[in-house]
Amino acid sequence: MDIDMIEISKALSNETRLNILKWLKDPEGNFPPQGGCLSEPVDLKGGVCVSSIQAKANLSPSTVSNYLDTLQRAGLLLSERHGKWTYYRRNEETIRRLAEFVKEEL
Amino acid sequence: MDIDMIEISKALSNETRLNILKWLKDPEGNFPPQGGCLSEPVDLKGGVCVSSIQAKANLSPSTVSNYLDTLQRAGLLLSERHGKWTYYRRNEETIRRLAEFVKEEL
DNA sequence: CATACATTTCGGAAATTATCAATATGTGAA
DNA sequence: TTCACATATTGATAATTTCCGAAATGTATG
Repeated sequence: MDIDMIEISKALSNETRLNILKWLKDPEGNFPPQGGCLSEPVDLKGGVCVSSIQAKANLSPSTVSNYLDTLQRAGLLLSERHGKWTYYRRNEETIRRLAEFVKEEL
Repeated sequence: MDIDMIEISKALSNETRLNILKWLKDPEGNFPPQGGCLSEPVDLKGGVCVSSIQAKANLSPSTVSNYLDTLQRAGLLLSERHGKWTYYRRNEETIRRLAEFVKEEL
């Protein structure tokens, strides 16, 4: 699948969405420990649940959920559901390809 | 001056503006020869006048002028006026820094 | 099953963007 | 100075985006 530069640009043209991406570069540094309430231990791969992101972003849950969806549809985030929680993490592959695209083709 | 990721993303989140940037990578290949009507020869550094871009974009002059201004305010284009014409060209410095930013800091 | 909680989706008001036509401004030529 | 032309600005309307609260949907637990 090729990167969609317009969708990506739209996703990045909002301060909070940009911040979410940056925060997720260092989940341990930016968010409380994740997955503590899960019944069995799972490798979350740096994923952070919506409520933790929402608390940090200081916006309504629906807005944050919507932002995360925007970032995911642009290919910049991946999500995985475990129990009641959805854990979002960066999609480094897309970000790498974005950097490549800007450098070589923009 | 640092790059403004939000302004840049907004500027890039439009197909025509994205195309203008790409077209200007190869001005000779994408536009008619420039500067032919100027009284004295000038080094246009690959710059292309608004009407040539407008003809290729197939949008109204005011829209294209506005797009070019948007791209310039984001730092992605440079302009130089010669006589009646304004020649726009890419600002490779910003584009390089954008690629760098995406790779290292996004 | 009933409840509680995490998240998503929906519906809408306010803000922003897209796009044009009309007008204004700058510039060289007659 | 007057004209024609290249570009920029303005004003308007349509489309999109932002962001919320309300409602809906999953999911574990009592």
